[in-house]
Amino acid sequence: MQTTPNLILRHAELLFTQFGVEATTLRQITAAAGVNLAAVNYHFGSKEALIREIFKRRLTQLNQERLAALDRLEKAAASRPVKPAKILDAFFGTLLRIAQKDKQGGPTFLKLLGRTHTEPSEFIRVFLASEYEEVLTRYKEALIKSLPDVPREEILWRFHFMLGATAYAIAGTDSLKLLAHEGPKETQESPSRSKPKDKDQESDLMQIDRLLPRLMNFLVGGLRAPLPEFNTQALRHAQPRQAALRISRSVNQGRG
Amino acid sequence: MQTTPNLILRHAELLFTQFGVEATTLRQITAAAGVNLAAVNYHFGSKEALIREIFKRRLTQLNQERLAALDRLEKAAASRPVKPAKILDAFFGTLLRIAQKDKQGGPTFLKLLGRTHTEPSEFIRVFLASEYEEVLTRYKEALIKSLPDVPREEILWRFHFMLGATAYAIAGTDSLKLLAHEGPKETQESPSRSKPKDKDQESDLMQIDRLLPRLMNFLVGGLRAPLPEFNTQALRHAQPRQAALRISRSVNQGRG
DNA sequence: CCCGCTTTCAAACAAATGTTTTAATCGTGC
DNA sequence: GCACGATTAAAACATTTGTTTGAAAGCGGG
Repeated sequence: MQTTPNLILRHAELLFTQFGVEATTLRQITAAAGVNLAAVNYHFGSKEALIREIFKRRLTQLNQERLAALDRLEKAAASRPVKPAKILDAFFGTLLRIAQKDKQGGPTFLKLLGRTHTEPSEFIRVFLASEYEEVLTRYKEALIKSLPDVPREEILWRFHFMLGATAYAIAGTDSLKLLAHEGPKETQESPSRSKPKDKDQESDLMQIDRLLPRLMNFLVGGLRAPLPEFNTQALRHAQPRQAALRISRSVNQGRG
Repeated sequence: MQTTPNLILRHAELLFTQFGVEATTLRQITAAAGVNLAAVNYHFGSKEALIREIFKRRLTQLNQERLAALDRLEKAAASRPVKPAKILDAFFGTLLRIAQKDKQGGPTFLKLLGRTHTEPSEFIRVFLASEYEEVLTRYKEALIKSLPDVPREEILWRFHFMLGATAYAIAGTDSLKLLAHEGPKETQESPSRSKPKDKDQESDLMQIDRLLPRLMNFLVGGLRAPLPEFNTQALRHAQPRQAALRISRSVNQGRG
C-alpha cells in the first residue's frame, strides 16, 4: 500500500513538471494524491520543504553517480588527461541514463530538472547551487585538464552552453512542439518496427536512447569547435588590441 | 515626460526579468513605476494583456529583422545553398545584436526572453509559438537546404539544442553564477584595460561582443558535428538493425 | 467659467494561496 | 477494553493575488 508522504511526493513531482513548481498549488497536489490538504504541512512542514525533498532525493543520487563516473574515468586514465567526450558522457550521459532506468518518474523528473534551471524562485536557486557545487567543480577541473590548449574561460562558457542545450532538450516537449510541428517522431525513412509504448505520460522522452547519441555528438562538436579568434590571438600572440571586435564582426557578417 | 503606460512597460519588463513573469505582482510593478495600482488594468486591460504587449513589442521587431536577414542571405546566395554559419548568425546573431543596440532595456529583455522559453504558463507558450511560427519555419527550411546530407530530423534536433544553448547563455546570470564561482570576468591573463562600466543593471551581459563569437563557434561546431552513427548508417547502408543501440553504448561507455 | 472626457486615486472586491487549528479517527500495546 | 500517540479530516486562518468601483483630479475647448 502507498503511504501518504509517498503519494504526495509522486504526484507533486508530476504536477511540478506539468505546471511548474511555483504555479502548482498544494490543493492540486493533495487532490491528485487523494489525501487531505493538511497532509503536506503535517508530513513535510511546508511547501518549500516538500520541494526541497523532491529535488534532494533525485539530485544527490544523480550527482553521486556523476562523481563516481568521473572517478572511474580518472582512475582508468591514470593521470593522463581524460578524453573530453568521456567526461561529457559521464556528466550528461549519466543524467539521461538514470532517467531512462526508472521508468517510474524518471523522465518526469528529468523534465522538471531541465525546467528548473531557469526557475526564478530564490530558494530553489540557492538550493540547486549548493546541490551542484561539488560535481560542477570536479567536472570543470576535469574539462580544463582534458583540454590544455583551450583557455579556461572558454571552457567554462562552453560548459555553460552545453548545460543549456541539455536542459532545453530535456525540458523538451513544449518548446520542442514549438520548434517542430511534426514533432520528434519515428524516422520517416523507416516507419516499421515501432516500440511497444508504455502508457506512461512521456512518450517523447521515452526515446532517450535516440536523444543521447544525438545530444552527445552535438555537445562534443560544440566543445571541440575552433576557438573564437580573439581568444587564440590574445593567447598565442599576446596582442589583444581590438581583435575581439574585428573577429566578432567577421563572424557576424561574413565581411564587414 | 514619461507617460504612464510607458512607465509600466519599462518597469514591468525589468521586474519580469528579475523575478519571473508569473511571480511578479501588479503591486510590485505599479509601485516601482510610481503609478497607481489600477493603472495597469486601465491602460492594458489585464496583467495578461500587459505581458503580451511587452513580448509583442520586442518579438515582432526581432523576428522581422531575422526574416530580413535571411532574405538578404538567400538573395545574395542566388539559389545556391547558404552556408550554415551565416544562417546561424542571422538567427542568433541578430538576437544578440539587437539586444546590444538599445542599451535601454535591450539586455533586460534578452534575459527575459531566454528565461521565458521554459516558462510553464499556458498562454505565454501558445503566444510565443504563434509569434515564432513563421521565423522558425523559414529558418528550418534554410538549414535543411543548407545541409543536404544531414537528415531533416537531425537538423531539427540540433536546432533545438542550439536554441537551448542560446536561451541558457542569455538567461544567464543565475545559472552562470551557479556554474562559475569566479563568474565571467575579464580574462585573467590580461587584467589590464577594463571597459568603462555603464551603471546599467546588466554588467554580465554587457559583454555581448564577447559572448557572440563564443556562442557562434560553439553552435557551428555543434551543428556541423558528425552524425550519430545510427543515423548515417540507416541512411547510407539502409540497414537500421540495432545500430542505434550499439552506437549509443559505444558513445556512452567507450567499450560496452 | 464650465462642460465633457480622460486619467488618477484610494478603497474595496472576490478568489485563491499556504498554513494553522481543532476535533475525529485509526492503530497498538498495556 | 481502553488509553495514548500518530495520522487524517474539515474548517477556518491571515495574506496576497488580479480586478473593479466610484469619486476626485486634471485638462482642453466652447
